[in-house]
Amino acid sequence: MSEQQSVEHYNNPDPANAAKTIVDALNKNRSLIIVGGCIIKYQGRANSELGLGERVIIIKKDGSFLVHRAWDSQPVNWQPPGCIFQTKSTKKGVLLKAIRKKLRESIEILFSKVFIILVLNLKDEAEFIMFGSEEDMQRAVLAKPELIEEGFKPILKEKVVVQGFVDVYGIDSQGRIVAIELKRRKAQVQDVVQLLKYLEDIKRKSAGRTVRGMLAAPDISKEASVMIQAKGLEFKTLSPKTCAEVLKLTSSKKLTEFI
Amino acid sequence: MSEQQSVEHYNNPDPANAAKTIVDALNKNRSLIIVGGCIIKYQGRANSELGLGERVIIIKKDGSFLVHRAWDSQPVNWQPPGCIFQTKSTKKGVLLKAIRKKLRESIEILFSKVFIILVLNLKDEAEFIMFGSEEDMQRAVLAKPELIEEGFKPILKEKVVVQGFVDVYGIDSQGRIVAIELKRRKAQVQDVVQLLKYLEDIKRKSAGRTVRGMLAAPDISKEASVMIQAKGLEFKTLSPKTCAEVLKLTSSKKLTEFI
DNA sequence: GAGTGGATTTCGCAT
DNA sequence: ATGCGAAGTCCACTC
Repeated sequence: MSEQQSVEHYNNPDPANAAKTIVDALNKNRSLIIVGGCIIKYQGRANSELGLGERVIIIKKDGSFLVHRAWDSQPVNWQPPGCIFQTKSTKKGVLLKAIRKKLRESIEILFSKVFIILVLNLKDEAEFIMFGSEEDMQRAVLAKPELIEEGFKPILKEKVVVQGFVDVYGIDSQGRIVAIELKRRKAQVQDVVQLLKYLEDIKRKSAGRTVRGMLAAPDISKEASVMIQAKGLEFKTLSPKTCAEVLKLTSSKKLTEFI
Repeated sequence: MSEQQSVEHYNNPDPANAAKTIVDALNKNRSLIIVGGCIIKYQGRANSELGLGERVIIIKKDGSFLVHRAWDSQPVNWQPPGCIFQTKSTKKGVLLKAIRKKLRESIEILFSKVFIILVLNLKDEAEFIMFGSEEDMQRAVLAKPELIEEGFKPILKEKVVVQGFVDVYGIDSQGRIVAIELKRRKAQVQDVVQLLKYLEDIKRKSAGRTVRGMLAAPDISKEASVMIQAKGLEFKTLSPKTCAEVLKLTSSKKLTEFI
């Protein structure tokens, strides 16, 4: 049955058939890929225009909308999930409008030529598993505090301070408070500034006690390093990969080899 | 000639033909869309796994790589431009590997079923024109300083301070220095913090002179507003739309109506 | 709904 | 190359 197939394709449809195919697909809650020559106008938070050229348009069943050109990993125009679509065949070609009510945004595409339409009914129940996020680093440090240093004892994760959070907060072997800012990428000046802001608040609330401020990241930029020194903070090398290794031993997440 | 067409499609290819089609397309510097059932593994800055399911894979001729599921406007896996690809047909299906040398990253896809392959030769020379970016706001303020206030005279755009830039820097009608941070969206606490950091530097270098710090944005969050008050700064309502209107009168960018 | 911070951010620009 | 901030950022989460 055609209804059950994952992919149906319509080659070189005329405007009327193209419009009908698109409308039918959207009514059946299918996703769509349209390849054709078109002009595009976006109006909303910003505005954009793109003259005639051949592009790939993707409409997903959650109302996401993407326009891709032949280059760049980023779409040239897009809308997040939740769009409503209007389609009609006109003298000039197929007009497709993606409307986002909430933000009063719209993208209008006028196809002068449609090469192919794919109507997709993708079956995909698999769970996406990711390792090595900043959250994973935090879990790793809590599970194995010696990743920071011997004798470190985390107290709470995400201790609330004015504006934002400290990623890890604890006590070192000498009883001093340690506030740790974790980054999964090379630490930059902005990250030091953030840590300083948190420390200011912590010190105010822990009057008298010694507070160590620590930035833990796989690497640090030269400027950030200078600032760390100048402000009497500390840097600890800690990579997402190391943390992932630790979690592999303690977590239920599993890396299966398939190749 | 098939070589000249913008789109060629290959329906339900067997693994050997699918692999050959992909390799040939990449050799000819074509872009590709592959729809099929697959499992995916990513290893690099982070790691991810995705079990069997039907997805859309896009390979662009600049070496960009995207994996889209049936929902979400964001790809589930991707690589920016510059990937190298390896393809082979195995007993288990078609294996496609996207490798990014610089960051030692790779995505491996094993297709157990390929529904369709589109080989794309998209012709697209059009220029993308955008209005209403923060840069446009800056140009508008420079072109029409009274958008900030009567008597304001811009001196520099992007005045360099320690770490970063002030978007607009000038003198008000009373001869005081005005440092302006522009935002195209609702201003937040972080933006006030940034402005404060800049002001600190400017004041140090302009000893004695009065320096006004101003945040110009279409709106401001309550928290940011409180901070503005507390720190003796100013907020000026200024929307990208207003700026775009100003630029329409002065710039060569043109909004053509096509619908 | 508003506010905040992370992201495999990506991208562009300046040093 | 490195560093840094913007982005139509998007997204998830908290309040």
